[in-house]
Amino acid sequence: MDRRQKKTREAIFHAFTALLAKKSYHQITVQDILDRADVGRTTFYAHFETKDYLLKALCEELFGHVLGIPREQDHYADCENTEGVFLHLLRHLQENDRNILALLASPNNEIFLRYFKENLKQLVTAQYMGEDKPQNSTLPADYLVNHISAAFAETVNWWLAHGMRESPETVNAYFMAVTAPILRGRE
Amino acid sequence: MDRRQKKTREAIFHAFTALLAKKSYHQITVQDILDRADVGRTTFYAHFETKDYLLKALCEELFGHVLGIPREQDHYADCENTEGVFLHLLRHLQENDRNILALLASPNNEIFLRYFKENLKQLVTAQYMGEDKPQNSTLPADYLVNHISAAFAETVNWWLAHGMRESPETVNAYFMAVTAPILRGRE
DNA sequence: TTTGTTAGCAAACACTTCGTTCTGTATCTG
DNA sequence: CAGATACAGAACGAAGTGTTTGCTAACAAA
Repeated sequence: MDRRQKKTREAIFHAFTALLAKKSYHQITVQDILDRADVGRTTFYAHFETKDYLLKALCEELFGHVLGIPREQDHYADCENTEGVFLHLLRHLQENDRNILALLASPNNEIFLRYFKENLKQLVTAQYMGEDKPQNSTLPADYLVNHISAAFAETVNWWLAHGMRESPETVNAYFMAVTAPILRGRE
Repeated sequence: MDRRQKKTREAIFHAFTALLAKKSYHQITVQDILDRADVGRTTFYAHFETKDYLLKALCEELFGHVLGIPREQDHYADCENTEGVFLHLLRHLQENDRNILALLASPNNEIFLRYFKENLKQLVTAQYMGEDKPQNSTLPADYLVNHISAAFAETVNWWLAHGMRESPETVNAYFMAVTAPILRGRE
């Protein structure tokens, strides 16, 4: 890819992320982004159709990366059998991997929590809904997946809103306390 | 209150709700509302400072009403000891009390789910966090309140997204299946 | 190095939406 | 009835959006 393209694309992402840390998404104007990224108006619209598509592209890049981690290489072997995938995710978040925290902790963060939750669903499905796992008879599978994903997203949200005072291990323990009883006998 | 004021206020609320059923909040323009409510521009801004304040006013009126129900009269006595407050809420929702469904099922409904969840927190706190209830030592109270409220809001969201095919009793059973184990020994 | 291609910039554009201001009219209250 | 208040209609400037035009600089390949 052309060096120039890559450079401006990252400049826009960077500026957008920085702005999101202090303004809510709908308060940010295209002009704000242009000024901050030091990029021409034409250039912006050559890269992204609208501001909404920029948001989408950013979310896919960030959440796709962070939630893709557990699927890579032998992470599975390390995590699933020891502390679990969720603790692994919490640790990555604490390291502020890819500045994802700025988004999830931004004002009016519902948009990002939604993306986060939707991406989590895939992970939860793979984790708990495999064909080898015993199926719970009383609850519909999609209800369960939705509940677990939402619960984790809310857990992260709660953690951030509190200034992340607790350790990833503690937060993971909280999350397990409210979800493990439901899944008991399933893995 | 002046008859005229009340009339236009309700006309605006009605038009706004109707529009929200088919467009997302940010797609709706003030002009849309004016046309639908058949109200002058000046009048609108005499009632509501901005579109955001209109949203806030609507949410407070709706959620304040629906979530206020269990607190009224002797609803408490009926519910708490038999099927629970949540089943009561689900039944009210099924009756589409005050057109609240149109909002919670609207496209990009995160805004309303957020209001819903925040209002639920008060209810959950009153329900499970009373001084007479035994305190769970392992989990922070605010984490628990947040989790239960979010879980119920997500349950309703899941129910709506599925076209409300299940009965309120069934949905309540699902919700209890994922929350009761956590609260066991607390009431 | 040269050459054709592509990315980028600045300025101006038409268009939409917003929130305000003005003037005149209808409706309420006392 | 008389004074106050709510409303309508039209017009306004300000702000934001997404596009177009003409030009420059950087790139990749021969």
